[in-house]
Amino acid sequence: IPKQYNPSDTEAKWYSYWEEQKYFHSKPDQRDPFTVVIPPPNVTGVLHMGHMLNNTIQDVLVRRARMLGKNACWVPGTDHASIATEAKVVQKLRKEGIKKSDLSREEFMNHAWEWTDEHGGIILQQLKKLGASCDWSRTRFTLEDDLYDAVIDCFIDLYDRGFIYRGLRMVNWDPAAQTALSDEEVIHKEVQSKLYHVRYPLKNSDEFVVIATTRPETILADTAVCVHPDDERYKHLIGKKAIIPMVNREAEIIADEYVDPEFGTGCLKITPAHDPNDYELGEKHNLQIIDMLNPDGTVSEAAGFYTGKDRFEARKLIIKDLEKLNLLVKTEEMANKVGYSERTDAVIEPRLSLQWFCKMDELSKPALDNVLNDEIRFHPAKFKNSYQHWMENIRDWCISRQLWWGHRIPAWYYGSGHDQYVIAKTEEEALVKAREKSGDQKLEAGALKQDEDVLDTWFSSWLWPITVFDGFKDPDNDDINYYYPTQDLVTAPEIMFFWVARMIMAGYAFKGEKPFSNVYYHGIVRDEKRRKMSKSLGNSPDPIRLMEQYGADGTRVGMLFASPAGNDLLFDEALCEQGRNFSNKIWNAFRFLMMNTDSSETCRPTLEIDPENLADRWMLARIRKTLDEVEKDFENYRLNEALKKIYSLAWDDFCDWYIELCKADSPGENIPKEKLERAFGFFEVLMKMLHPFMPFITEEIWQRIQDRSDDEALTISRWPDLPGTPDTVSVELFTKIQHQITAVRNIQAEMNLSPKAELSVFIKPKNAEIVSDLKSCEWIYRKLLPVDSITFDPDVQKPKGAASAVVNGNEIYIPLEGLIDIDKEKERIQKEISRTEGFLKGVKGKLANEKFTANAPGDVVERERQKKADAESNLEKLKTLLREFGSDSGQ
RNA sequence: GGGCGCUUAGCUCAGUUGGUUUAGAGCACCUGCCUUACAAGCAGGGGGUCAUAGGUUCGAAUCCUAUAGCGCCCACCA
Repeated sequence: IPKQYNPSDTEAKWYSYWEEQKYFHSKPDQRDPFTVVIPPPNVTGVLHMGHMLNNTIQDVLVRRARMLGKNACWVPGTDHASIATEAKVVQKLRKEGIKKSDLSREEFMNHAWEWTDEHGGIILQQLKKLGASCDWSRTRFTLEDDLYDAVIDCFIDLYDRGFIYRGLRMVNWDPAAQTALSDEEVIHKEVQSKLYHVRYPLKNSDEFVVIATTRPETILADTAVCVHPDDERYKHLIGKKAIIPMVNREAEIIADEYVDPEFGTGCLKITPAHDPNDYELGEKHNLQIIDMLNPDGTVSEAAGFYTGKDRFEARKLIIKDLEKLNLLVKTEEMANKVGYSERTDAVIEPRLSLQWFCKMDELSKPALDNVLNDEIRFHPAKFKNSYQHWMENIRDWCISRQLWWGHRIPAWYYGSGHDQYVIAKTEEEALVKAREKSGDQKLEAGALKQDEDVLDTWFSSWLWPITVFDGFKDPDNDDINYYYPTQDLVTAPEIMFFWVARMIMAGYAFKGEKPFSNVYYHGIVRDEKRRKMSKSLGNSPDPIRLMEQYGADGTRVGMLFASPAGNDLLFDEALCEQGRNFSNKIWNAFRFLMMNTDSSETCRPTLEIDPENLADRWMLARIRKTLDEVEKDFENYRLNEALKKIYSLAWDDFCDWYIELCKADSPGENIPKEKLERAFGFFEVLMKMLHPFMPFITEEIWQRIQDRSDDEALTISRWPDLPGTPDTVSVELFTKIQHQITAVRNIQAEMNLSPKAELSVFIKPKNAEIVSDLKSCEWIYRKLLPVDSITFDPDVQKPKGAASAVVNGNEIYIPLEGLIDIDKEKERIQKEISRTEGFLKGVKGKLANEKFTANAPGDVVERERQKKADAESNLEKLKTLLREFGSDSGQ
């Protein structure tokens, strides 16, 4: 067995074993299901640190559930990621000199599928490296045929129920991708911009009004000027005409309370086609609408100037021209919020266009209620607040996108009129419906034109928990009935609105039931400087490299250590190093036990402890207690706490104390078989407890401890169940002994004694009852300290020239005649005296407070009295020690 | 502009319904050790007036209020 654990020797081996044995396969049976659907990564994406954290957490939950005897089913898959993937394909084609606009829809789709086939699924292979225990036979893709159909069925169903409509609305337009976006896809950023004050002359007058604007190019599409009706400065102008600069169009000066007289000049220009507020005002006041932008963000002919120039170029030009015309009054700096496209980072332009929308008011109601009443629980619960706020202010969802890669909207037009369309799954159906709607029985198939747009990518992923079980294709199948609703959803808060909220809406809309019971929100992975890890910053380590360097187990542990629910993870490679070191620690504990194993005999790990052996009783109690605590941590989704407790149990308790006490009396000698079997018994429990967190190394060790048949793999073993309560008496006694041993080691270190120097140790217990307990544990002291002789005696006198300590009221003397540094020893004791005095002062103060003794619960007061008595007794002993030293040194 | 959250050791964070030693862990740091598993280790150690100011309480890191700083989410003020 090598001295260092080498993950690359084991990880691939065990993953393929698990797969071959179909341990992760699930089918409905009598057991309780534990279902998790993966947040589907982009089909052409590569694994990043966010995926690592997300999937590690899911795997821990799923593996633990599997070990608890649940029918664990983790469904993997990928998302076609409409706009993101299309952007990648467009970019790739551009590099090859092909423009999207030169391709037909079919040609483009062929390229996109080619790209998907080439890159798709890489990320799923990478998840296997991480150890993700998904049921791969259930892998789905949002754009595969069945799911495509489901999305269309869903659209038609919602349309029939009146939730989907088509309308001319002001939408967020991404000029780079040339598509509409939903509100959620727009990111508002504060930027430093300029506020231009522009003079608008009045018709037949020398007067003028000054208007402040941040987007002067839109002046070209102005169709009115607006002031507040009560604004004394402008009251007399209402109803008059202003002349729009450059274009010299007449525009009426209207009044509306929307205008804030305090802002700018209190005089607002109205551009109904390019601002949502202006659009509303335009509707209200019946204003003309002039659309001056092309889909690509360049100025259209309708503007009359700068045609073909980009809007930002036009902005510069118009400022120059206004200056020339002496119409630019001044330019102010101001902080302004500008919307950017989440995908392309292009500045969003509000644009009037005909789009498909999904009504949200009714769908959102059960989705809100059932989160507020904890039917669906959020972890941590604080995210309920922002969820509620969003749900209560939700607006209709723009679901159409001017893209090709996605689910094409099943609307068929038989004429150019706004309502000359039908909704149908196929052209044949559409034809029937169109003939009916139009009354024209002679309508031919060729006359129908399908809508060119596709659906928002989230319009397919909001159905994910349903479609992965074919809940649309076959609404009453065994899978959907058994696995739905799912148990846990693990995701990042950033997609709460995009995805989580909408899945909940879809769950109630199509299944009449929640899609999952718990949502665990983990944080964002950031670097040491708190910057979000991203490809563009280049601050994200390659997960594959991490796993190769530290092992998948080490990497998993490192990430989980630092990521409490809802908090961001400040990633540092040192965390993975710690995880790797822990792997190695476990490996060496295993190695040590194996080195003591006599290969000629079979070793049978057991949990039948030796009742005479305090170490056994203590270790068993520690495991029991940790199991209880870990269970609570899992209930509260405190995975990092659970891991830390198991880590400490394995490293501190088992390795540093229990194993040390197992060691044979002299080198070269083997540990007695019975003792070894108990150590292995405990060790096996530890492997089980660690398995959800570190699946590979634990399986490797598990399989090496004994020969296991295929149905005995750790992955499918039962989580440890040790009924009974922890033996607190043993824990208490053992802890006392630990403190005493630490005190002796402290003396060794402070006195600069050689670690091998043999000691005579005198222990003076504070009361006689404990003597026999301690005496029976003499072997523990001898095992852990270089002891020549040890005496337990409540009446022992401190030997001359001895170093001493007081722990829990028990005194320890170590004669060190000639070796002892008297000043140092006095200093040590004096320090301890000061500490105790300080403590005593606090306790005394509390007890002197009559209100405390009168009002505090009896047990609290009693505890304080006990503390006081103990501290006083310790103090007395310490002072005596110091006095004795005084006389010693005087000799 | 609205909402939520955070501020505890040099760094990253625990501290779960206020009351077991004058607050814990990991990393980092200091000292001594290649001790019959592990130097990716062992043993020992130093380090915090729990952001600030008030308040509630017998008792506050923990509850309340204000202040400062930081972060996140939401929002159509030109």
